[in-house]
Order: sequence, then C-alpha cells, then structure tokens
Amino acid sequence: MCPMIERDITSFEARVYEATCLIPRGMVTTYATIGRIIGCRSPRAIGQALRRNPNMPEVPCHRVISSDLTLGGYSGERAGPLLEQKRRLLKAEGVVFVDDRLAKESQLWSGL
DNA sequence: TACAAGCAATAGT
DNA sequence: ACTATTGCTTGTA
Repeated sequence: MCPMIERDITSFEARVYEATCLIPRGMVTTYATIGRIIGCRSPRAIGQALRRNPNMPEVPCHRVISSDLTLGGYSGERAGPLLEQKRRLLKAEGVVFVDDRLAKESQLWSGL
C-alpha cells in the first residue's frame, strides 16, 4: 500500500519536487531555473536534493540539465551508463542531444 | 546545539 | 582551465 517513499523530506526538497514536476514533457530546464522558481540561488543544493531523490520516479528529474546545455548528471552520477539512460529518456520525449549537448535551445523551459 | 564536510552547478578571472 | 561563490543536507561530537 503505502510505499512510504517520501521519507522526511524538507521544505526545500518539496519545492524542488514541485518545480521539477512543472517541466512540460518534451522540454528540459536547468538547475538555475529550478532555483529561480523556488527561490534558491545555489544550484548545487538543487542537485543535491535531486540526488537524494525524495520521490522517484514520480519526479522527471531527467528533465533537469546544466545551464551549459550539457546533460549534467543523473542519480548521483555525472557520467556513466545512468547518464546515458538519461539521454535516452530525453530522446524518448523528443529532446535531442548532440555531443552531450542540447541540440535545440528552443526546448529549454524558461519557467513561464 | 554546534561545527565541519560534501554536492547532479554557475559565474567570473 | 581554474578558482570562488553559494544554499542546503548529513554526519559527528
């Protein structure tokens, strides 16, 4: 029944979760944008919150990339098979990456 | 309660 | 390429 996945998430983690869920399918956003939405000026804190993954896989954390339009990381790994899977997930949603970089900048979600 | 260490980043030099 | 900055979580005393 109750999978009790949420553990003792803090307010910060809840905000990150909410902001991440706001990302439309087929688009991506950056840690900085998420921080902008929840009012956090430290993208590292967001990466850490997502790394802990308070509620997986309900949260499309794979739609969060770096401001440099690079893939960033996934599940705590900044490189490796998991990151490759992240790319694959994004590709399945129509987001194309070339050379570990977002091909179309128009697919960036500005948080509007 | 207090202090120290670490993190899926970003900006500036 | 390298260093500094930054906010938040976790662990230890």
